[in-house]
Amino acid sequence: MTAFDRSWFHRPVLDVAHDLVGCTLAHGETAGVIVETEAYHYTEAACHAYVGITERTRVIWGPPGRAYVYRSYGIHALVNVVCEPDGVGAAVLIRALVPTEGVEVMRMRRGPVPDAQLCNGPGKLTQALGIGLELNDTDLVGGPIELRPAAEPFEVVRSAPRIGISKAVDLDWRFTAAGHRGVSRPYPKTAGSSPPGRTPT
DNA sequence: GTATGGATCTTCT
DNA sequence: GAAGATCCATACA
Repeated sequence: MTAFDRSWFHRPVLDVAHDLVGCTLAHGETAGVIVETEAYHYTEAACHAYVGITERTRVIWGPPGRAYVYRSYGIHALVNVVCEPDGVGAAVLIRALVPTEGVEVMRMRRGPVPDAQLCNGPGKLTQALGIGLELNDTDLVGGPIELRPAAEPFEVVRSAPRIGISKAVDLDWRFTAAGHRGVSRPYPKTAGSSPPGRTPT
């Protein structure tokens, strides 16, 4: 068995986000080990599903074990793993991978960057793996995107506040592989200030 | 090495 | 009309 059973995704989003660290995400001839995830649930404001079911968020509310791919800031595709039962809005954002297969292909897609930077960001890993919006709402069980269980479970992962959001920032729903830096992005200098990348006018 | 601001466009109010 | 789960180039120490 090289893929998860669908029931694996039929669990609390925090459990899935935790267990997803160390697993392998594969698409085509490229693959990488997940080293950073973030959990999102419709009960908190940072989740897209928080607003309810719309044309955009429909997938999150759908059956578990599917991929929710959406466009962020107009230019990046981000991939999420839908989990929890059908009718519950919950998903896990894949934030960072360590390339393991098809590294040459990744380099071609990503350009001349250090290997450490091939997949160290949610928008970068989708580009490296060739995952686009056309893969939104595709199956992770027997679909084009494959998810493989961890060869050996990561013993320690730590939870920390999520990044790049402005709501529900106090929830420690980010999971990073122990001993790995994951996405090397500095936190906002002062807690409670505006998030990076946007300056209010 | 670290900090700041712009690019870009879809979705929702 | 405004906000957003980002990335990259540039400026400065």
